[in-house]
Amino acid sequence: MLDTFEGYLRRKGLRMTPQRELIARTFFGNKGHVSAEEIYKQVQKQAPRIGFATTYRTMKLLSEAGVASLRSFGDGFSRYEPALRTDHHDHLICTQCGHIIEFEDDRIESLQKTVARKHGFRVTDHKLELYGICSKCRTRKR
Amino acid sequence: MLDTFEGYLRRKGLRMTPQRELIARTFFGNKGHVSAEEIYKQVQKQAPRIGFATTYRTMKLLSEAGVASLRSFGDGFSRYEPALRTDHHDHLICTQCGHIIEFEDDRIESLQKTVARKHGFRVTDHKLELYGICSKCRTRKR
DNA sequence: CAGTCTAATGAAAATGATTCTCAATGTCAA
DNA sequence: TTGACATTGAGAATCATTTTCATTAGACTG
Ligand SMILES: [Mn+2]
Ligand SMILES: [Mn+2]
Ligand SMILES: [Zn+2]
Ligand SMILES: [Zn+2]
Repeated sequence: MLDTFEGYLRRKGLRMTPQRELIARTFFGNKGHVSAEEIYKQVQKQAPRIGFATTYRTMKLLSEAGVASLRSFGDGFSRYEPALRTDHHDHLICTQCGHIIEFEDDRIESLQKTVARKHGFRVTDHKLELYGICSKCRTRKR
Repeated sequence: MLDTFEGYLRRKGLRMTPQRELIARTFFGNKGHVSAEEIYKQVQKQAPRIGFATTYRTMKLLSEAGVASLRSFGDGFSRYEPALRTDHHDHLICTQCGHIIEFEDDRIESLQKTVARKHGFRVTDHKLELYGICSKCRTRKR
């Protein structure tokens, strides 16, 4: 993962700096769906000198390198999750507690392609988000 | 549609003002997927005194009243479309020309419910967007 | 009709996430 | 060593949207 990032940087004539490495390591230490600001705060604890501009820049680099996937849920933040390269998944989001469940459904995926083809589209990407209340929040309620 | 809006306002102890009526009429005169700024510009031509704050405020009211649906596609704008109340649909978006096709697929919808149930979720809302290249843009390319 | 109360308006300032600018610093190759 | 760039961090800038606030308009009361 880090190697992939380093390879991308080299290929682009960019350098793997201490700042970039720490930001990348911090990012990979998270489960996913992290905002640049969250990464920034975590990084701050280990290296208070690192600025948020560098954090934002590095998150973008990670995304360009293909090791981070950019997600935009409804809140005003851009979020990133480690891209395991092979796995695609969609999200079930609890609007009460924010808990996110990842899922993948091949039948939905293939129906999407069917629908797109029917309209003459070649799909390059898609976003499927289901919003609702998770079981935990529902039992807590009643 | 306008009546529904007026009813909502009355119920909330708010008034139907000339500004609100013009903004609402302008909004309903569009096909959909309009940003507040676009509405503002159209309204400007008929009533240059109306400010954008009022436009933004009214769009939010229309949304709260249930006659406008708020959509957030990837561009930095909040977009609204008339809510015909009965119709749900998803979107196919051309990343080249911005053309949007609306579609509905019952099989996808029901599979979504199945997936959610499997994870103990009660779904209240969902967002499905397919991004790709429309046929027109594809033929233009090669 | 006044008079009063409150919602509504519009101009301008504020917000907040993200990006940009720029001067200072680091790295590497010749 | 010396350029030539890439990198950094601080702060300014951006940009859609929201908030503030002084002023106006409407509805209601008497
Ligand atoms: Mn995920
Ligand atoms: Mn639509
Ligand atoms: Zn929950
Ligand atoms: Zn197109």
